[in-house]
Amino acid sequence: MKLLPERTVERLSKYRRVLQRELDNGTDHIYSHELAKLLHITPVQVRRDIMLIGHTGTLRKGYSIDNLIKLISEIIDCSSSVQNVAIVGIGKLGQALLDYLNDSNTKLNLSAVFDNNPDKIGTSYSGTVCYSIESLKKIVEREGITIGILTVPPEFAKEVSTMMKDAGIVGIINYTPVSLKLDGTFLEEYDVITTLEKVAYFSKPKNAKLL
Amino acid sequence: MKLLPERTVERLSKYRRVLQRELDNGTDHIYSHELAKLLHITPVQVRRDIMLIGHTGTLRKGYSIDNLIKLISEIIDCSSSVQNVAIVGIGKLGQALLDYLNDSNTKLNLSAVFDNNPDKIGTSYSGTVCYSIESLKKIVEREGITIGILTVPPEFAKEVSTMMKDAGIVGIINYTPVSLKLDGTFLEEYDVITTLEKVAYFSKPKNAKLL
DNA sequence: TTTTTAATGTGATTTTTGTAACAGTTGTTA
DNA sequence: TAACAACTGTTACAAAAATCACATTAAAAA
Repeated sequence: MKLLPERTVERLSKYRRVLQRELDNGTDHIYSHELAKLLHITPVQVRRDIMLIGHTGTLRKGYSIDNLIKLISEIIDCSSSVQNVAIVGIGKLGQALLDYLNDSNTKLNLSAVFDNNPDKIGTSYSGTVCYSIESLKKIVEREGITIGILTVPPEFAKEVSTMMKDAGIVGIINYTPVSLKLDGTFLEEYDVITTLEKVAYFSKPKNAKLL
Repeated sequence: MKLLPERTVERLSKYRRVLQRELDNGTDHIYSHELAKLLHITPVQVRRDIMLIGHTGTLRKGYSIDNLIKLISEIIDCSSSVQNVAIVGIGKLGQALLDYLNDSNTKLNLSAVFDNNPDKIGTSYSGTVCYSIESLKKIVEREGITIGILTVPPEFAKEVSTMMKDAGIVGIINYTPVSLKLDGTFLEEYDVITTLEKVAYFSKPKNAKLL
């Protein structure tokens, strides 16, 4: 299958979650306009996304929820090979994200957390043991970790991100305010302050986007 | 001035931060390619953003850092009227974001945090006192809060977001996994799991974006 | 002084993303 | 059975964002 657009992949993740809830409620089919309503987007966008992943619905019946979930899971998690995740830097944000992961029913598996604080190393965080950053490469290789969540203090961001790459991690979410660049890895940056300042800008009456 | 593109506003926030660091280091002018390098983007993009905000550099000298910071601040924070921020739901994520805010030198002012846990109400979190969600409207009006960070458990997301809007908040960052829709407010959604699953997708060898 | 170099500013183009329009089809109703 | 309504799938279009290409100009070098 052709590479999917980023926004489509993001929506697939959300589709799956609400679809799972529908399935748990006993629904077995859903119309594009129903799914759209749950995510506050347009039915066309839903149909297009579903088209892109090669699923096809039944006219007048909608989409089979079960099949859709299976297909999305195949695409995102690639059920054949589980992807393992590590959180690097288990401060407040790291711990918060850890809980988000544990509460979600994502198929991604959190395998380890890392920190350089001796008090933290060896401790268990929501059931996952914390290792020293020194042992990053060893554990990443042993556990087959491919994805890393970077939540260290900014001054360590660059160094640690390089260590993560060298350890074999291929996808990194960078929550530090430091802009990074790592060839050969998929790097997603999320900047808390930037987001807040953007909202501040667009919240001002003169910048409000009218609908 | 014309309404700025979202991505430009995001970059302005980042420009300001790195520019402030340069200024603190004693630099007074900067070239587009230098600024670009700090953020790992292209010089053209920097120049276009700067053009959009109506600043003009000096040929062969670059941009005046001081002027640029002042202009960006005028645009984002609108120095005439300080914007006040509240965090609604002071669990782990709320506390983590609170620390991010306190560590940053954003001009936005965190005025209050809210929760419905009696043990938390009245307590101070990193210097900011926690109020009951019951008193949201009262405090928002008293403090002139316009921006809210929503970090409550998912089951309360919809209800609390409506309360925030009714209280007069015009910009909301929704960190819950629940998709919201609020007319008349600028709503920015951030879904932790979606981000992670997106990274998982693009980290798989067959989906890697080659450069 | 003339040439070259290095930078800004911006129209034109491309890429990505979202939306509109509608053809096709299946079930329902008259 | 004929007309209609409802829903999918897709092509064509529009909007947003990024990039390219290059005109312009100030300083440096020859």
